[in-house]
Amino acid sequence: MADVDGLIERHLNRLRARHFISAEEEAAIRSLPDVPVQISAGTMLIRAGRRLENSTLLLDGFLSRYKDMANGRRQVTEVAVPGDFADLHSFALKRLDHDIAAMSDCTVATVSHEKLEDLTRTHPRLTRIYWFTTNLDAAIHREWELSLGQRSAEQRLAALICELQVRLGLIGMADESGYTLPLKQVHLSECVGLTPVHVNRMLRVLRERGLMSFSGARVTIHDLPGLRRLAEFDEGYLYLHPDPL
Amino acid sequence: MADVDGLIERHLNRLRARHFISAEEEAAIRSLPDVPVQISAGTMLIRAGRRLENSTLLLDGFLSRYKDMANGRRQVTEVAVPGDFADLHSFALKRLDHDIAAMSDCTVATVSHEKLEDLTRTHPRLTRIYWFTTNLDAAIHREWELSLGQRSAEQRLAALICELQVRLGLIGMADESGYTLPLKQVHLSECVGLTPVHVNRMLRVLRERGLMSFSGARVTIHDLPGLRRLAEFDEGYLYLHPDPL
DNA sequence: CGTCAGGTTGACGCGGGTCAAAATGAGTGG
DNA sequence: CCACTCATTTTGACCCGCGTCAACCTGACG
Repeated sequence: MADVDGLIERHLNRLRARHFISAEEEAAIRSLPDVPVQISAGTMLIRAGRRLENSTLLLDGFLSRYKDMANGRRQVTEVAVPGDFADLHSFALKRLDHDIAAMSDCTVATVSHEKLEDLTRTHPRLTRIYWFTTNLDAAIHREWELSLGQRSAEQRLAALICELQVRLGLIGMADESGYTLPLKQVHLSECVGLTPVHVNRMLRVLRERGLMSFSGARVTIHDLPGLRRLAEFDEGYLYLHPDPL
Repeated sequence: MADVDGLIERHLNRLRARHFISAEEEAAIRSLPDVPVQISAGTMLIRAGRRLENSTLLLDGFLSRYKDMANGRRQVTEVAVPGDFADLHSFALKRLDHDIAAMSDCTVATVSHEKLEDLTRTHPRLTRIYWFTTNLDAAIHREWELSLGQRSAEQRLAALICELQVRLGLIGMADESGYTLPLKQVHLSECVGLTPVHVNRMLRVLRERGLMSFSGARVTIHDLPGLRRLAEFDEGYLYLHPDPL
């Protein structure tokens, strides 16, 4: 699974879920990433504040963007799924305000800012598409703010599971019945702003309600409409049917 | 105060806090906004899901981006201060995933996406600067996720007050001793994910600790270092010393 | 002087945190 | 095949921060 040519398909699928990509544009995109690298779960990939010359494309596995508090508690601000850029925003920001780490074993490929710079010159339309992409990250952040500020514990978990179901579905890694999610309950707790203990309790509630279960790196969805209703999940924020640029 | 030429200075100041802007670029920016319009507190400016042909520049007053839950509770995802674009991200997204409303009386000016489109063609550097600007919104979202997920009630309030102090300082509307903030306690509560009642209690605590007070649309900061320490406020996420593009 | 929005305070309840122990289960070595 | 280890999950008992509900206060305005 260390083949860029194959795995970059996921990035293209993710883009194509929202934009038309021509053959010529596809070729330009395919030429961006460097050789893929394997990193193991727990590896810290990017540290806040360091000057960056590259962005990182996630080909396989799950990454988290997170911030830590002094008391050691961690808040994940977004999960990157295969096909996502881990830090496309570093192209404009140059330094990040957060760390990035691997939540599972991952395959990543580097894309130099220099190549992205060239792309903005040669492909203004792709530039807009990548601008859109960082705006989509912001939209996901906003939905998580809603979760963290207003949703109950079980709603937060349900919303997270629903979001990942949609995002993984775009790259063929999920369907209505569930998906593989190689994370621990601690990782979920860091996403939803709860303790691992309480996440465990809420997972039991969701299971007992016949909505979903999570065990052995597998999310099994028993009642997707019910799960979405509970979470008040509205996929609009994922911009699946955007307007042409 | 309905003079665009004067008030757009705030937008330029905000940009100049982070980027060099040449005289020629300044002229291009000054030509963007349409005639300013006054709107009164509470007005809903933009509704989620509608197709947008313009972005809105906030010249005076405070706007909120927010999402509502079924139970009527509202989460503000970001506060726009004078000089900010309310919805620059609508340029790429075309529709928004959230509403925007005036938290106070405001002066706004429209910037058509068509003009922005032209700007991206004629001024690639400004394009990158505005891309940066939407990424900065995302950075603020991330910090709010940290607040909502991990900070205590008083820390959340302290962090919000600290953030606005910095952002308003950039346009000369705040100093170390405080600033004018024409909001109600309800607005604060919608930002920090708490009830108005609890915000009131926490404001009392902050006052009794000699850190800050908020009364009559005025934030008075008695101990800025103390307030920042309490909030674990690190202004890095506001990118005040960015690297040249 | 009446009204009304917004601010303030108190009593009480609950959701989620904390702490600690126990269960599970995937290695790993004997 | 069993014993041991260690990470992870699970459960229980208890506590506390914040929500809820309701009353009351304050000041602006007519």
